[in-house]
Amino acid sequence: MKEALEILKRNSLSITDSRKIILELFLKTEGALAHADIEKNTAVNFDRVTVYRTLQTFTENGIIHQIPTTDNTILYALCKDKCEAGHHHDEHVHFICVNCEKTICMDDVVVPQVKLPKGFIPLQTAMVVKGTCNDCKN
Amino acid sequence: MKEALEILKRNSLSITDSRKIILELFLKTEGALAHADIEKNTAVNFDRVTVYRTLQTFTENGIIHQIPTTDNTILYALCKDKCEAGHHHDEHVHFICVNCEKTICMDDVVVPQVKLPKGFIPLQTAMVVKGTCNDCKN
DNA sequence: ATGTATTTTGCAATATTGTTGCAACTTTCT
DNA sequence: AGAAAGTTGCAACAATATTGCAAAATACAT
Repeated sequence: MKEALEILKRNSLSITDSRKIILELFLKTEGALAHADIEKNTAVNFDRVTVYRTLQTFTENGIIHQIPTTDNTILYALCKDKCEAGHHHDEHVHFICVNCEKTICMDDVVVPQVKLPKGFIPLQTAMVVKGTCNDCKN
Repeated sequence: MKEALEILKRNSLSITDSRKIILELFLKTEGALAHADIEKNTAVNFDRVTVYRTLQTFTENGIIHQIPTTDNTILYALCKDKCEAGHHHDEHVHFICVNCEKTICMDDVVVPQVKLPKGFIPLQTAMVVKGTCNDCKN
């Protein structure tokens, strides 16, 4: 995969095996990935520390973003267009299927603005919808 | 506090010290609580296992609900009116202050409906806004 | 009010997840 | 090719979560 390389270069990150392979995993995965998924799904077994640090680096560089969950894990998913280092614009809706457990980034569904009480200044909004996905609806 | 007792009775739960005291903590706390907060803020020191199990019981009975975060913790907050066992209706916005780190349930801010792609059936929606709260805005 | 059945608690052991320092190794740059 | 900078993996540790089981507390029927 060439794309992984390009993304790393664009962010002036050193090209290393772990970064290439983990990034490729994200590129070929539709949904979001948890730390554990990454450890399981890479043929080469990287140290857990390496995975943590890689995810952190990717997050800091706006390559991936975090999705909050209620099960003591963090999900990570590729950022599209507009994310830059330190400034995420992942203002899209995340969908978690209660059946197949996949998490899908709905890049086309924009998080609506909400009107907050006086004095509250919003910076970033996350929206997670649980339900049944297109593949599991029957 | 009488309210704690009533809530436990209404849900036909055994009245125990831990349940009473933890529920009272929720009742007198404005924001949301993490597991760690509960262990710190109760005079009596309950075993962490007891706290886990109490939170689980409360969640299952619709007394509290979970708020997803991106820092590997789960926040818990009291449900208002309409929650029933196994069927939460906590469709309000949660606000996390980036300054004081408090999480506030905005019971009056309703989560807007979003239009999902064809085939996706929503069950529950969570919305978390990060920003600066009323107390920290200066 | 008392004894019994049921539920809940706390301890111990174990599993899982996340963090830090440091030496060895890779990558980058000249 | 060689020096400088950055990255990895190990080891140790810290924090968080889970399970089984015996002891204790609560609820219930009498």
